[in-house]
Amino acid sequence: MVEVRDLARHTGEEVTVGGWVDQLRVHGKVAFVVVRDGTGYVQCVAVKQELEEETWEAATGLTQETSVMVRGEVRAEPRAPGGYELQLRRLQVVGTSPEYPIQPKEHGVEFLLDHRHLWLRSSQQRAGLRVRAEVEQAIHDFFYQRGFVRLDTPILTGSIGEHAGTLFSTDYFGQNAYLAQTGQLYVEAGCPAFRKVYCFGPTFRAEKSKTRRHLTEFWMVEPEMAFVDSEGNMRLQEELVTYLVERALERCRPELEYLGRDLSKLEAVKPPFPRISYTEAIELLARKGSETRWGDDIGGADETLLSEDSHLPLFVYNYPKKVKAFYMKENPDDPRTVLCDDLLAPEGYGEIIGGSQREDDLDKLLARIREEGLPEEAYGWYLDLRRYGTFPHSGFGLGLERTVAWITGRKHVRELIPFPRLLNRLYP
RNA sequence: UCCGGCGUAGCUCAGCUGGUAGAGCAGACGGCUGUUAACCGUCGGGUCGCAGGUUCGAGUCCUGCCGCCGGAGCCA
Repeated sequence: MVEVRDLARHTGEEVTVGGWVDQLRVHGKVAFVVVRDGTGYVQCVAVKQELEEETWEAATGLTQETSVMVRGEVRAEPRAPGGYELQLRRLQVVGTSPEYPIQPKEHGVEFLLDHRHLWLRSSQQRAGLRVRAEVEQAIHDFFYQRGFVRLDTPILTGSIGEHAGTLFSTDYFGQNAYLAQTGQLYVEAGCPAFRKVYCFGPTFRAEKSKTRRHLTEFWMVEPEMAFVDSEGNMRLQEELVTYLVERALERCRPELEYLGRDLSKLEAVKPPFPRISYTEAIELLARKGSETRWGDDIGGADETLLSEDSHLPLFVYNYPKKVKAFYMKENPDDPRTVLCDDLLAPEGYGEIIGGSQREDDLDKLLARIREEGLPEEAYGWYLDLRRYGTFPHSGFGLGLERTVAWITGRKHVRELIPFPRLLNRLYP
């Protein structure tokens, strides 16, 4: 059996292809069966007078998504999509498919999500998920090339995280356990062992958000580096995002073109990315007519206002302490703020990275935990990292689905994860 | 939780100031030797989201509920 992507190399040979019927067009005494095998599409031509009656009947009775093994000669044919076609000799139906629900036409979102297990087979979904897989591989390659050690962090955790109100809880042999919102606190523990580490896996947020940028389960890559400050942190973010875009352009160009992505906007993504401080951002927003004042968090509409002037991602750094997480390091030049950054994707895709230098002073960290009313006992081991050889360190989290939504130009993050978990959706 | 929008055939939708249900696609059958979401013909297919109310009469108007979508808050 051969794969459709290799058909050109088998021109003139008789081969077998296994796949699923994408489309059937019958014209009396000739029929066209388009088969998808997961690597591509091939048009099979069935001519009545060349086939046994049984084969002709089977071919013209095929329905959408029937699985088949087709055998025939590979021919170069300019009229065929892809330039090659199969002159059908033999056909074996492997599994029938009566009344396949998804048609080659527009469908509503709810219907498609109800049929996500089948929707995966369609071309746009295949293209988007292929880009996701490439970006995931690129993430591992990027960190591996730079000497980072991958440190897998737990998904089941005690009550530790950023915001207790948005944790999913479950029973753990009589104790409360929570699904991890972040692996960050754990990768911090990995730094003294390996200096530069990262984790990459699913994270869970029980936020009741119903927007195109939110999932309750999403994938995040979180590097953490010892002896790196906020400035070095932003430089690595810039390099990573640039690399991910380059890899997608290099290895997923057909997919991006199929999705109608404006590639010139991606090709323009080169460092350095523009940077403004939170305070400058507030001033700029005021000039653009926003009501947001110093001390407020920057919302979605404001992010779009800030990023509209450039096709490059934009860093906004050093936010007020009170709108950011407890573990971020106080800015020595302005103690009202912390050494952190958000990276806003262009074209309204919003925040794709949140990063910071971490508070390495035990007393300051303890004070922040108490200020926020967090359960001090749960952070005992985390505080140990400041008791035993504390060190300056920084890291960030990049949201995979938001990043891939931006790179592919898809509107909603739910299409860039195979089985999205949304506010009201746990199936399929 | 709040604000806005939408629920009619398997799917996508039309259905006017209330008068008793329609199209395309999908399915079944027939026709056609080069189609590209082929085309042409025939047929089957409905608790108009649910429950009340107004009315001689409700898919259409009113109330409540349910579901979905987008946004806010929160975040990646």
